[in-house]
Parts: sequence; structure tokens; C-alpha cells
Amino acid sequence: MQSTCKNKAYLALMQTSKEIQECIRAELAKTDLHVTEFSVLEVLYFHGKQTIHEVAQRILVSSGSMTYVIDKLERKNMLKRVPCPDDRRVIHLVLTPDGEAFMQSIMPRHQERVEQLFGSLSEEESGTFVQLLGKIKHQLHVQV
Amino acid sequence: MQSTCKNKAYLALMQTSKEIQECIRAELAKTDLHVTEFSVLEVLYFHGKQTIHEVAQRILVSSGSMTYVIDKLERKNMLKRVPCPDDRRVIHLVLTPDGEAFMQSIMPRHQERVEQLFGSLSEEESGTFVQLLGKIKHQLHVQV
DNA sequence: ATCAAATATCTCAAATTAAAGACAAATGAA
DNA sequence: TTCATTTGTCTTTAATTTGAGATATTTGAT
Repeated sequence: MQSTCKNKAYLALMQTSKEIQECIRAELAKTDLHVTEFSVLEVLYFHGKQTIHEVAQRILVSSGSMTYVIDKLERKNMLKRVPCPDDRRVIHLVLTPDGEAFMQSIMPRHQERVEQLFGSLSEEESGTFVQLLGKIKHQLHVQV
Repeated sequence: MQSTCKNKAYLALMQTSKEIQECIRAELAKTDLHVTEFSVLEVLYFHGKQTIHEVAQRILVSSGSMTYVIDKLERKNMLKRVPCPDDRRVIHLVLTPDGEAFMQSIMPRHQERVEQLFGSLSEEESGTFVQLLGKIKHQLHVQV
């Protein structure tokens, strides 16, 4: 059948991403953070202050999970909830100095690992890769 | 920084795969199967009889989860545990006729969705995509 | 033949996640 | 203005997943 090719791409994509997730989990095991907690901090580290909703959209977890994860991160003194004065439904998340320092201490190693993973791709290939993912992602939002 | 490019690829990969997973979950919501259960059946459907261990490796879930998921699938009469006579530690999983029929009824729609997702990639691009994923996956197993 | 190590599965407790609904606040149409 | 709808967050409950350890079997070295 001709579908085999697309299906192969699909399976490869899903399995590789899961293995990477697994690899990150192993890396984080040395800290007392879990993948989802790390993902939240990562978003704040790269994008600065964000609403809970924005972070949830980026890392794709439910609002219930967000509350749970934020509670934990707040207890660990990694971030702070900051109510938004303009819209009282909204709460912003901000890294604390501790959170900032923590991220600065572990990101270099994380970045190194990411670069190692994608290091065998040329600049051009990385570009192509992102572009192809973009095409796939675009299809996700097309009605079937 | 120059790392941005690799990091972009990394983020795109992780987010796209998560969105696809989400999309599959939504699709499966119409049945009474969850993603992990479906993944197990998918492996058996494509590869035939497999040991629990083999399936776990393919779909990357812990042994504890495997037991849980298999119990559920067995209760739903989708598959059967078959002890291996050659190695008494080993248990094979086999689709029941019901499981086979069920998969045959939902796979066309699933395949269609996969093909739609990857449909905007040419044959050549699909090939490239798989190849690039292969390179990344290979790096995963390289010591750092 | 014996025994340590490796392998395959299972059990159980604890952590995590999702799902549904509640609530408060903002928006926008009438 | 008013009210229905939407949005953002939280609560609660139930389902799922992990992680560590238990058990049984096999493998391989001595």
C-alpha cells in the first residue's frame, strides 16, 4: 500500500519525540523537577512573564494540571503568581530570582544536549526539518 | 546565539508531536479506548504477536503501565495473553478476533487522518523527514 | 552443577494527569 | 444598561502512569 510511507513518518515522529522526552526526564532526574515543571520554567525563561493560560497553550497541558504544577513550583520557590491588575481573571507567572538562577544553572547542559541531538543535522537540514514540521502542524488545524 | 536554530527544531518537534497526540486522543474519544490502549493494539495490528516487553519498548511505557493497560484490553476482549512455552518468563499478546475486527473498523479513518497530516509533504519530503528523524534518534543513543 | 546476574512480568503506593464542573471577571450584542 | 457568552483559573474526582521492589525464569561464568 502507498500509505506505508506516511505512516512510517508518523511513527518515526511519535517515537523519536517520546524518546527525547524520556531522555530529558532522565536528565532532570538529577534535579527535583519533573518534565512538566521544567517545561513551565522553560517557557518563562525564554519568554519572560506569561499568563497561566499562555503557558498552558505552549506546553499543551490541561488547566487542572497547570494549577497542580504551579503549586509545586511555587512551593519550591521557583516562580510566583502575580495577579494582573488590568484583567482580574488573569494571573501572570514570573520566575523568582531562585528560579532564574536555577534555570541558568541547568540550561547550559540542557542546551548542550539539544545541540548534540540535532548536531548531526546541517543548518540547512535543521531548517528543512522545521519547515516540514510546520507543514504537518498546519494540517492539524485544517478541518477534515 | 547560534543555538537558536537547533532549539527551534527541538521545540517544533516536541510541540508538533504533542499536538498530534492530542488530535489522536480526540479521535479516540469516540471509542472507549485511550491513547495507550490504542498504541498497544496498533503494534499488534501491524506486527502480529508480540511479547509484552516488545510492545513496551515500541510504545515506551513502563512495565507497570503495560500490566494495567493489558488488563483493561483483556477485559474489553481486544487481546489475549498467551504464555510462551519456550521461555516461561515471557507472555505474548495476540489480538482476539474482536480486537482484529475493531482495529479493522477504525484504522481506515486513522490512516486517513495520518495521510492528511502528512499529505502536504511530497514523497521525497516524507523520505527526508524520516531520514532526519533517524539522525536525531541515532544521536539519542550516543553517549554524551 | 552452582550461583550471580540478567530478563520478563507483576504488585502496590505515590505522583501525575485528565475531565468536568464551579466560579469570577470580561466582552459584546441587543 | 443588561444579559448571554466567553475567558481564565481553580476544585474535585477518577483514571492513568511511574517507580521501586517482588517473583520466577533464564543465561552464563566458574
